[in-house]
Amino acid sequence: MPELPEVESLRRGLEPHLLGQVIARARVTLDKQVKNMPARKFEAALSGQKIIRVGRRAKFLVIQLERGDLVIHLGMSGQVTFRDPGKPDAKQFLRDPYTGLQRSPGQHRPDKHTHAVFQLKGQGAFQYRDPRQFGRLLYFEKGQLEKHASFTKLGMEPLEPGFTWPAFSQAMAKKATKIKALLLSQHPVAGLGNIYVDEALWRAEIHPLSSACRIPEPKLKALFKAIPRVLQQGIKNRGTTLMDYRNSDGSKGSNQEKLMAYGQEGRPCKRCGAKMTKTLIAQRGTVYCPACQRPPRKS
DNA sequence: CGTTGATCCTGGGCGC
DNA sequence: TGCGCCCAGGATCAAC
Repeated sequence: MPELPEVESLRRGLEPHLLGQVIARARVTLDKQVKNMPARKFEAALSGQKIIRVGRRAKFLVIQLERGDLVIHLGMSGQVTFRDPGKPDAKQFLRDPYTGLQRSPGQHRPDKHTHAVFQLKGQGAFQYRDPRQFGRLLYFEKGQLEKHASFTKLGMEPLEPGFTWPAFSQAMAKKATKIKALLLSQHPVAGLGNIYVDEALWRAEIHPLSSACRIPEPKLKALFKAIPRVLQQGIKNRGTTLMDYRNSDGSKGSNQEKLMAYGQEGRPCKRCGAKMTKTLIAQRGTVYCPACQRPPRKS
């Protein structure tokens, strides 16, 4: 689902289209997707504002405007696409074989799942589409974003310099929670979701039920290295997949081949050959290798 | 404070 | 062919 690598790929794709542009008009067609004010107020606040920066914090896309920030969280199925009126629309949506999401092989006209359109003054528009409607649109006046609950609670950015071994190991030492649940919580580390947590734990050979503070140091260090690694790999492969879509004829993205845990249940572990297991941990489908990710002593 | 469970929602896949 | 059912899951909030 959209996790840090997907949002970062999206950010990189949008940036050249949006930077320096002015939002002529914002139109929301599913009001409840705007979470922190009435939809009409949201629309009014955005219009006429210039886009200063296209950023990201954890899984949030942060579009910095002159007087505030437009914040988009994709939830489970959110998509943001740029539409250029000078270019042809795609005829149909394709199903991503890996995420299950319907994606356009190119730009598309608004459909029944398109819940917001941000028309630019120059040319084109960016559109928010979200079949499951779990995503959120927010607007903050300058400086207010940092004070909002969903931001103050966020942990370290795993791809930023602040993600250091001392910071990581100390944070882990304070928590007795199951490592899987802890990494999904966005605190102390932000940006991971179900796919990349399973990938990182597989790589570090840690059982998802392990208590965070009881993970032996060598394995914890392996996890510290695995987190940025799986995320960087995801960013790299997401990019590849997005490019494939443009000329798509059903060809698969390379990211699917790189996944070691997620979706691999029943298949042999790519490290030791044992049969990968799927269970429910922290209300999430969890895949791991029962042989090289040994369960904790207790429980 | 920790942890669990319900909630929001749609489309895909399955059994019949 | 189509219906009903179940499942997928990010974040939040209520309840123990």
